Amino acid sequence: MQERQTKQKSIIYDALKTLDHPTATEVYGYIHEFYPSVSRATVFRVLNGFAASSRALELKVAGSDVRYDYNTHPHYHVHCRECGKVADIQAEALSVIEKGVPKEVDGFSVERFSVEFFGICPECKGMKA
Amino acid sequence: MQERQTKQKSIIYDALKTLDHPTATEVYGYIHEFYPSVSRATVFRVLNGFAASSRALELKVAGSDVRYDYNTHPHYHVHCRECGKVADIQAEALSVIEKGVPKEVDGFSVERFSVEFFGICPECKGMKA
DNA sequence: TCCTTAATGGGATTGAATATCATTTATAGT
DNA sequence: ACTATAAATGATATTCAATCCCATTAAGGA
Repeated sequence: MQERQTKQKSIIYDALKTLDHPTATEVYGYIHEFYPSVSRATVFRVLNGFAASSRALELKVAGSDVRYDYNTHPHYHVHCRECGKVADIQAEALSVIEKGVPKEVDGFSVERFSVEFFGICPECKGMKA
Repeated sequence: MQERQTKQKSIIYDALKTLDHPTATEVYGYIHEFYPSVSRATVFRVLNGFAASSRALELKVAGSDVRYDYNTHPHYHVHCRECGKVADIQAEALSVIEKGVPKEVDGFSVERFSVEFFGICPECKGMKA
């Protein structure tokens, strides 16, 4: 038998669409209000599963916890260096990069790359005052 | 008074040069053999400090723990998707990217970007057999 | 050598993420 | 519909990197 559709999965997927690049903990906090019976473990498991099956992207960066993005279309992200918040960013396709990269390095097989942008978000910018 | 030079710092820096893109825990494990009195907290603190003062790079990625690189010259990395190991990679300067990227997005100020490569290392490739 | 204070040791603590496992429940087959 | 099977869940315990706390140590300027 293959993967099953469960209420929890759709609850979590809805939360993922509602929230803005949330962490697993943020998703849990959000749905816990409405569905207290959904366990933390399930949230982590399901989000992991979404990422594994490409139903969501896993954004793993610097200091901040892993974040999830239901938008699996190719796009880029800016990460706030203060609070870890993430926003989408429009940039030209970066296929340019592939050209300069060897397929094999020191025995390593290079399969893919990722580009992440960093900066500071409006809220944290305000904090500085 | 400014920063002080301590024995711990030079021990940790030496370990950093000896080991290959180690995590803080790997550094601790390594020096603990020879200098059991150096505490875990110090290793984390000092490596953090190195990164903050640009004496080392902090490599933060996917699943794997934060790794440190004493080589602060501009270069890129391949991360093994299985074990998290890191190797240096030579690629052309990617200044190309900057052109396509806005300085301001949704109130975010974009300050910098990073490019990371992923693949599989020789050891993990062997495992598959 | 003395003083100031940055830095350390080490034990306690945090918190995301994972493991375990008995129980629940989605779904394929009848 | 009904049942059997195993995927998925809930609850709790556990792991482990990373941080915190604070009394003690020691770097380095005077």
